[in-house]
Amino acid sequence: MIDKIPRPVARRLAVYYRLLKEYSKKGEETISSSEMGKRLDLKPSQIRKDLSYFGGFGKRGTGYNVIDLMKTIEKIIGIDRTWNVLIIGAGKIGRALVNYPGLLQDGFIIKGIVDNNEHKVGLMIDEKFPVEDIRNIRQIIEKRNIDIGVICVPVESAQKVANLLIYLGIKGIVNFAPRTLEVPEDVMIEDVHISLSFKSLSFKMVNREK
Amino acid sequence: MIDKIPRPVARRLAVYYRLLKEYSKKGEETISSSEMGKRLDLKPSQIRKDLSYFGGFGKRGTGYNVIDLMKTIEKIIGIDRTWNVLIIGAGKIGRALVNYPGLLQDGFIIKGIVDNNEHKVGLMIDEKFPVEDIRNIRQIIEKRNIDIGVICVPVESAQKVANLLIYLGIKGIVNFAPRTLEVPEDVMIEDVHISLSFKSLSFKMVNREK
DNA sequence: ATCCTATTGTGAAATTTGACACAAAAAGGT
DNA sequence: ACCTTTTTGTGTCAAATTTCACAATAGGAT
Repeated sequence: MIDKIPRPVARRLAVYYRLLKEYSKKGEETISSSEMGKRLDLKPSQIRKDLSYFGGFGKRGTGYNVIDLMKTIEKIIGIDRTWNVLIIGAGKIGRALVNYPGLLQDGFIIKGIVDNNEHKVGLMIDEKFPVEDIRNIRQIIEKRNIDIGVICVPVESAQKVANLLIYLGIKGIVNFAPRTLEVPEDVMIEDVHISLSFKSLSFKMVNREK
Repeated sequence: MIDKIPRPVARRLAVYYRLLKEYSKKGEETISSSEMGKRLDLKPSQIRKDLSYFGGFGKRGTGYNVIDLMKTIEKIIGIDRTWNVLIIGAGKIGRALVNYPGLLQDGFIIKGIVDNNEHKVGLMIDEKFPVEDIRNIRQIIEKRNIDIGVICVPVESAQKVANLLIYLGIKGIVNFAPRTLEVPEDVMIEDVHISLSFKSLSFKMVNREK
């Protein structure tokens, strides 16, 4: 596609998408960069520039067509398809992610949740989703065509689980464990570090800068 | 304190802290910027520069004293104290955050969890933590000296809850709802957007760039 | 048909952030 | 006491990112 999309642009695209979804639900047909900017606390010029990386789909004088822009961004960020997701670790976070509303809507289908704790295996989540044995992970990944693994295990075993996923051919990982994981070049990883966000907030509060 | 700390530096500090904690547990006395860099996939020069914003606490030829550096970063990011936290919304995520291990360790003390759903009020979490009625939020915030509110409500009511928290004098918010919230200048907010991370991963996988 | 207003798309400037390179200093060996 | 090795701290340069500014153009009004 395009040569090189700046990293921050990629993340903002997802933010734009979310806003567009809201506007499309409200039945709005078009939206301008200045309106988006106001809602997202971003400069309109930045939004226009971001979008221009992928071509010009705005209309001068009018703005952007909400539905069209949504569809375009869907393609760009790859959610015009579905992704099969396996959760590893049936602790609180892992269990909270099963049936997490946003995910399914964006095409992330939770195909299973596994754990190594025999007391947890067999447990039903939301009375319909069983925790499976991690020892069957190979078959689960193969049979259900898992694309993305979500690491929700304690920090001590996070790297081990990552290695296992990589060994089994998984190319995308979302990591909820609070440490940096080492993965090969061709494996994409995204961190959701909850306690980091709290610390970041604490920093802001102590240093009073927005 | 210091004039202006680059935004990315602030976030990396929390990452350094996490690594230092690991090393201190292992009993390591010192750590060098190159060692940190290797573990965190960052250039050593960046780490040194980041730390130099706050003064030079390394020792040439030796590196940094793990404990000293930890204590220093604790002060900088403001976790050399405790923060009282109230969770709003007793859905899955909210309940998962109660007793989330990392938080207490870093000085974030969950002082309560409230909800507006009468079926949830009174429910015990982990057999010891009651869900309280959001109608009592004012008294809870005042009596328990709440510093930070965590928004775990559905996206539709997120802004409303934010407004309520702001009205009651809360200056720090962690937002788990998938939308950008508007807050006044002096209120600090940090977003944990789980589905954004999945989308960001999807983008990386489709565009194969690390 | 022309003017006016709104709003995009984008080259160029400005700003921010990251990398480099090297002098300075600490520690240990000879 | 001096040399060698290691590693920090930082001034300077490079790259990435954001903001600016304005020409281009669509649509509606007169």
